[in-house]
Amino acid sequence: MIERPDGTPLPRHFFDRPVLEVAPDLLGRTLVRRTAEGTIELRLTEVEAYAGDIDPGSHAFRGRTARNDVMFGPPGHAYVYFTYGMWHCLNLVCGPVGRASGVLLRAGEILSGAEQVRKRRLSARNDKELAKGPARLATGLGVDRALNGTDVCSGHDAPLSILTGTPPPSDLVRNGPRTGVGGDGAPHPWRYWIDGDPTVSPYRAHTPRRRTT
DNA sequence: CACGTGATCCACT
DNA sequence: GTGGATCACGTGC
Repeated sequence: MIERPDGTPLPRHFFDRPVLEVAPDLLGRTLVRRTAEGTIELRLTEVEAYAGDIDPGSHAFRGRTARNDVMFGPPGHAYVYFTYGMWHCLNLVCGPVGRASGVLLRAGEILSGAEQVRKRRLSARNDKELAKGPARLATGLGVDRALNGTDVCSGHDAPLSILTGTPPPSDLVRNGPRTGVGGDGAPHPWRYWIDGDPTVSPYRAHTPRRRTT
């Protein structure tokens, strides 16, 4: 048998570690999305860690609700949420169970299946923008709440899975403040990216929305 | 390039 | 009723 060039599926124990270990370790890994139209492979270039019940920036900080329920479950599952009235974002739940931590997948490079992704990302001016930002990534891969709770460690035919890929040399891994996170969660430098990669999204500070009254 | 703002739903308070 | 782990587009330098 010929091993796939992108490697083998990451086992569940990969995700059953503290989120600050898992997040940087996801860089360079290959996210696989299988749809009726075919397979998309994406090399992760930017992620953010959310440390659950101890992290004011996390959806799980104020306790378990219907929306964040998946974060309180076992690691290696997808947490997909809907925000700003039109976008979805994709996270991977990390351990330990009950901590409700997760990694937001913020950006990546499309390795295969770009034709399928371009159809969903008509506003992208070039292929570097196809998954440059968390909502763009989810949109391009056709990820919505139907995939919330999906096991990403369940094998070759799953709608979502992660392969070992090729992690970058450690000196290219950078970290800094999380994008769009304000309040007490803002200071944490828990955004990780591959230095110099053109698919990494630009940093934006948190901007409180003006009232519409 | 930096900045400001409208779009458009839904979970939570 | 409020505001968000965002994006796209317009304006102005």
